[in-house]
This record gives sequence, C-alpha cells and structure tokens, in this order.
Amino acid sequence: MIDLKLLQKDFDGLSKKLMRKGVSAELLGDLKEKNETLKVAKVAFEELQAARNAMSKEFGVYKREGKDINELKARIEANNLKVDAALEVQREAQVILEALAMSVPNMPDDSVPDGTDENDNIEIKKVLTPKEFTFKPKEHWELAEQNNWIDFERGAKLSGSRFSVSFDMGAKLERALINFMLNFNSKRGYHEVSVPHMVNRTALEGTGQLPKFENDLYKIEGQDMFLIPTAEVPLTNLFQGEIIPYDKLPIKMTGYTSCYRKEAGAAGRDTRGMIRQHQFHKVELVCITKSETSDTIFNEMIECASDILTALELPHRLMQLCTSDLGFGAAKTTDIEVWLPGQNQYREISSISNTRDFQARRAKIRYKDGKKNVFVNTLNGSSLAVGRTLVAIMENNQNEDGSIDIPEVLKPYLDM
RNA sequence: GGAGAAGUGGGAGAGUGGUUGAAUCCGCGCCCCUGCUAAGGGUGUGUAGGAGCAAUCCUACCGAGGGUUCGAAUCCCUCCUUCUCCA
Repeated sequence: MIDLKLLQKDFDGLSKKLMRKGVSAELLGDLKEKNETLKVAKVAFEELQAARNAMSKEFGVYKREGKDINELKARIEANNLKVDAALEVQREAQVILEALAMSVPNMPDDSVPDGTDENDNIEIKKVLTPKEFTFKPKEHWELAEQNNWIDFERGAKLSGSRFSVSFDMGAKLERALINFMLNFNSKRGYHEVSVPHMVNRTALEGTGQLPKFENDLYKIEGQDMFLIPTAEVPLTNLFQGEIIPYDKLPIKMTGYTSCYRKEAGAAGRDTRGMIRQHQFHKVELVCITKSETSDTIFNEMIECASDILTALELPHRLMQLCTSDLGFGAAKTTDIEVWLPGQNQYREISSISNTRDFQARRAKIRYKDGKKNVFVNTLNGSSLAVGRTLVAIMENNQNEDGSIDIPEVLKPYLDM
C-alpha cells in the first residue's frame, strides 16, 4: 500500500511517480480527496466520542452521589445520536479510502526506465553464450513427448488444458531440480521453509494479489481460502502483523511450492508445452530487510538465481523491467531470461522484485529501530521456476537424435 | 463429529459493569546508593491515529466481529485459535 502520509505531505512527488506506472490523475485526486474526507470525519467522530466518554464518567459520579440523572441522561442520549451518525460517516469514508488505496500500485524507483511494453526493458547483461546447433533444434514439447518425459494429453484428460503429467526422467528431473535449487539457495544463506499451499484473504491482501487480482486465483469453494499463486505469499506473510527485533534482520528464506494460477489474462499465449501452466513448481526466495540493506540483498538474490542457471550451464540474460512491465507491488524488478534454442528466443525464468515497504505496509510487518517501529522492506524472486528450467535443459541439451544430456550438477540427484 | 476449558501489555498473571490502558511479579531502560562472592532504593517501560512549538491532551485497541448499556477487558451472540476428554 502506498504511504497515505506521503499523499498529504508530497502529493505532487507521489503523483509524478505513480503516473509513471499508469495511475491516472483522476484516481490520485480522488485518493487525496477521500483521505481528507476521512480525516475530517474522524476528527468529528472523536470529538463527539470524547464528549460521550466525559458525560458517561459524570453519570457514574452522579449515581454514586445520588444526584438526579435524568437531565444528564437526556443530554447523553442526544449526543449518542450524533455519535452514531458520525461513526457511520467515518466508516463509510474509511471503506471508500481503503478500497481505493489498496488498488493503487507501488511507486517505481527512480532508476526504473519508462516504457510502454516489454520491448522497453533494458538488458543488463548476458551470461554464457548460446551454443551453435548443427541441426534445427526442436521445441521442448516435441522433445518431451519423444522421450516420454511429459504427457500433455493425459494432463488435459485429468485436469484440462495447461496441465501436464511427467514420467520417468521427466518426473525425476523435476524433483532433482527442486532439490538442487533448494540446496543451492541454502548454501547462500537462505533458510529453507515449507509452507501451506492454501492461504486466507488477509495473506493475499498483504502481498498485493488481492483485492485487484482475484480473477487470477483459484478459490476454495465455500471458504475464504485460495491456492497460492507463488510461495512469495505464505513466505512474506509469515511475519504479517509482527514487529521483528532489529537483530533478526535480514531474514532470508527459500521455499519450494507448487504455484496455482488461472492465467486469466493469457488466453491463447503459450498454450502448447509447459511454459505457462495452471500448476507449476517453483523455488522461491523471500527476504525481509531494513531499507538500508534492501538493494544489496536484491542484487544478491539476482546473483543467486543467475548462478543456478550458470551451474546448469544455461545461457541467460538479465533484464531490468521498465515501468509498464513492473508488477503491482514492485518498486523495481529484474527478470532473468533463459535462452531457448527451440523457440530461438530468451524467455523469462525468474523475476526478482524489491517491493520496498509496499507489502510491509499492507501486511504490517515492522521492525524495532530503537524506540520506533519501522516498516521493513520485502523482496521476492524465483530461484527458479522449475518447469521452465526443465524446458531450458531440454532445448539447450538436445542432440540431433532427440536425446537430452543431463547437466553434470544434477547427476548426483539422479543417482547417476 | 461430540463435551468442556481457555485466549489480557515483552513474559508470567490479576481483574465480572464506571476513577482500569489495565494491579502485581519478572524482564528491560535510566538514575541513586553501596563496595567485594552483590544486593538495595528510585523511576520509567505497548501500538496506531489526531491536536499542539512544547509540556501535554483527545480517540481507538484486553483473540476477531457484532450486540446490550448512559458507560464493557468485564454481560450476550457469531467466528477464529489453543488445550483437555470422548467418538
């Protein structure tokens, strides 16, 4: 959530930043106005409430002293009508402002380039050079079916489109990758955490998926519970509502979960293969830090994810996302794109974001700095998306006959 | 699934309708005293929002949300969580 105090103090500065992310001037004006309305309503209510409290106290004194209370009671009752009305006004203003504020995205960092789509993202660097093939490299679904690693038809039979079933080496590789990634992250100092795959509404509001993106989430029928779209949600919300002691920071976590997404806005895109599925495995990094160290941690996370790809000998590049490609909660994001020779292009395999205090403010995650409670910075990033890593291994390590070489670092995980 | 008990400040733990934002103890901060196997005394110690240069004041919060009442941590209802016993 954006800082409503900043809205009062520096409306122009805030507006300028948010308009870079496509927030309309109307919405900003509305937000400012509704914030004022609430403030006025609050003061009005609190004054009446103070009067009520004072008179009620007096009432107690009267009773004890045996005085006549009728006149006082009449005054209190008259005031109470006003209190009720003022409370109603205040509540209404509160609901309106909250709904508005919760749907405003985070401010992009000044360092984030302006842009209208992903073509305006900026390449930071390339790591490893794609190898030259002496034959036309196949796409991963062809290889997957040829090797009997993945069965898309049976996935569809069980669950519909965008589901698949993995067999034998396909299944084993998924498991090996998950273990490899978790171990890799652990060695970098991230604590391994195993979390629920279902969370409540509050958690999703904390990280910013709700209220705006409910259409992308699978909801549990009859309950206010959702399947997580990413482990970022449970990992970050682990500390929801908490005040973390100063010396506990930074908190660095890694966790593996399946991720569940409706992909409502992606109709027709990547329908083939396992690039975009409703359920996929992902190993996630989440860090909770002070603002002073969040940039350092951010770079560490990018390095960690990139180094995993390097260890797997997969060529990739780092992309700094432009304003329009930035997610709802992100102040800045670096994507890692892996080279897919079958598709002859780089595809996103990891997205690492610094949300600054945006999520912390929503989820009320703070730390003690001396006497003051300060909002933490939260960061998240995939390290890595397992399915897409498998895709990259298939496409990059394919031989002319369709066989696939297993990366050396994974062999110990496969009893090879 | 059924029966019961409980959820209070950093921790422990009082508090069944008014002066209780909350006794007391522990912990922690500061100050003082004392001097040798060490304790004693004083004082302070929640969060959020608002008013004020400030001192300070106002509002809300005793698991969550409603209700009763002039007034609720305290009574009633619903929900959540934990524990015990039964199935």
